Amino acid sequence: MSSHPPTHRKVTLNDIAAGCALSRATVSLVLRGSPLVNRETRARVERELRLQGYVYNRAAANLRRRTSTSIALVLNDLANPFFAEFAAGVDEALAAAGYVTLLGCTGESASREQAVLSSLLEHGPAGIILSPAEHSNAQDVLAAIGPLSPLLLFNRELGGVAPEKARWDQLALDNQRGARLATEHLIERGHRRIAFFGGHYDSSSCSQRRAGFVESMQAADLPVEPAWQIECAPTRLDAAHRTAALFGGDAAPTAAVCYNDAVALGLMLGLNQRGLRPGKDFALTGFDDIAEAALGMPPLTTLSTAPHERGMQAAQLMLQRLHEPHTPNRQTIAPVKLVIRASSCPPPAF
Amino acid sequence: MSSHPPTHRKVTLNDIAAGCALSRATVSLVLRGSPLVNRETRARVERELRLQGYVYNRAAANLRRRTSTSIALVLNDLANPFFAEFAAGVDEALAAAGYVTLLGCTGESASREQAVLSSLLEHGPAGIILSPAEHSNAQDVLAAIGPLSPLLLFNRELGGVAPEKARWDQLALDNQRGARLATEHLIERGHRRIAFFGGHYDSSSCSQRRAGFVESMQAADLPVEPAWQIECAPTRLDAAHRTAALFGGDAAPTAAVCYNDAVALGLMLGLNQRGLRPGKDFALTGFDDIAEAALGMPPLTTLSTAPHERGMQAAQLMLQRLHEPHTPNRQTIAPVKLVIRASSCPPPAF
DNA sequence: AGTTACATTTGGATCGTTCCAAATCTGCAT
DNA sequence: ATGCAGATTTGGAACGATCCAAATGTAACT
Repeated sequence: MSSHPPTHRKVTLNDIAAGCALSRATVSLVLRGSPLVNRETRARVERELRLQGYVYNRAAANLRRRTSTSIALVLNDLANPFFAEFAAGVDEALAAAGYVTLLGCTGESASREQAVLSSLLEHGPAGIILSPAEHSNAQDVLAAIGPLSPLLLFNRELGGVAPEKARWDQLALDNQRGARLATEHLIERGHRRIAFFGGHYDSSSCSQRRAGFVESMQAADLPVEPAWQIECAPTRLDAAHRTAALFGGDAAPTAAVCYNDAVALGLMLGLNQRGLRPGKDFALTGFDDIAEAALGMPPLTTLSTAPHERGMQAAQLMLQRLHEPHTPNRQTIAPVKLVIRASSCPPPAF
Repeated sequence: MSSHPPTHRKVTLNDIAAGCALSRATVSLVLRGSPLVNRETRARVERELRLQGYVYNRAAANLRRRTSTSIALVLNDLANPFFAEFAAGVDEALAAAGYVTLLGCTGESASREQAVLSSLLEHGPAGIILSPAEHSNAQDVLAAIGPLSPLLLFNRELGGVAPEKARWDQLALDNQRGARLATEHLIERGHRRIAFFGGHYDSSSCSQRRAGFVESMQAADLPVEPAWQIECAPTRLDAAHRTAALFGGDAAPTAAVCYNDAVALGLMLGLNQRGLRPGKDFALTGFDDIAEAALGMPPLTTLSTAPHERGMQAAQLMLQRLHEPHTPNRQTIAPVKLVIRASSCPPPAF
């Protein structure tokens, strides 16, 4: 009775149909759980499916139905724990909704971003979640993805297009407010000479954070020293190297608002090398609350962004967009939370 | 002349063919760069492709050709920087070969692993790269993926099947040799009382590392104290909590070979809390060489595994397997390199 | 002009699924 | 018997590409 799978070929609906003496159409109905099909027939088919080890060919189904069950996730830097956790969150939420994640990494290169996008597009994702590479611009991205696929931008802006003309959704962190919280916290601790340390000038997240910093300083009638706004790559290593720049002039700052945690940890290292004890002689704050922030020495005061939850949120936003393709574009700003730890001490002379 | 794309529907080969007064078949030849087609015709078609904004439908092509251009990457923990960098390496190498990465995260849950695998399989990947969840077993995995898809196991073994019956390739780190290198290094520095700290007993990578440790200790006629083999979860936090276990008896160890960097960094934290200075009063080594190892205080002596390169290697192995489906299974062991930094000091009394 | 060789193009079947309208089978009231 | 409604099942045409054998066009050689 049992029709063994004799060949090494993939088993298809036809094989199942033949095995049950039924038509393809009926078997297809069973697969989709249609109430039309008779109880006994369904049982018979399900048995046969198991027996032959059938696996559904979603590509074929999607072709016929003109649908898609995948979503492209394109990231500028997966090695960064922040994005890795974000990706895990995206994948978790997408999987729960029956979608599959098409991964693409751009390594901060706009040209690779182009290549990655067009390669992924050929696989027909239902939508695209993109954290743009550093110098990627809107026109190229839009040209690459065409007018059809919904796009959700995460974390960074995409230059070159007026916001009201943008045909994408956006999920951003509340960078400005976060930097304000950190700055106000340091001011409250008694600091008056505060630097803003790290990040690239032209990055949107960096300029937003700097704006928040400036805002709080001015609100407190404190001077914003241009010499204490230090640019560096958002990595530990570069931050450590640039530490000296803070201590060039006569008066040095007693605290720094750092662009992100990586930079803050690098700055700690640089301070140690100069004989300054972070959290005792010098106060600093980070941004992101990556895993090692809590375990640093001293533990780092920072802004929690909950990257895993951001990922799930991004996935949800995309799923909503797929559900309602014609609602106007949405700009979502995710709140951040100040987490106070030992690195934000009062100034030494205080 | 120029036939605008009037509708919002996806443009297909037929649209292009119609636009050039040619047949589908010819256009298809152009797409695949066939030398059969006339220069002028090709130019005409390419113009039309650009004009109408055609994007290739790889799913349809793959259906007909019975091929696949995607590879599933299933990871137990993407939030772990080691795996994140690995994933970035896999994606980079796959993209270079024209493949696309289907991502799946299992979060160390065997049941989610099952679900993820079967969901990904429906998208018909050409192969699967899997870093198994902790208690995943071979039978379930094989049942989920069927007899067709090539499987490459990374980093962990899959219990429940004799190695010679395994129908998968494998890429593993040289855990045993790595632990030997670390242990010998500490012995050479003058340590005699050395602990093995962290990891789960039933994890294959942990038992391999412990075996290397024991081997070196015995080769040097040093005692392997059962009380100094401490089990803990491979996280900083749990490692910090378990620190006390090292100092229970009369004599305490002067050094520890740690399961991995996360554990070593946690142990440093625990030592500090007990007033011991790691790298001065107590020596330790890690495993993985994650980014923060070099920047710890003190910098951590560890074994470099180059996760990004492992990822590229895994991708290459998979591509080779696809190219030669019938060669016997391959077991690849990736070398690790001892990176000596300040954490592996001589014993204090030495 | 007729044959051959070569370069180029093409119709129609096919991959594995879903859709749709129509076919078949029941039971039951007429 | 006949008709009819409801429940089940089904053939054949899609979806967007590729494959193959055959058709067509062109030039060259007897």
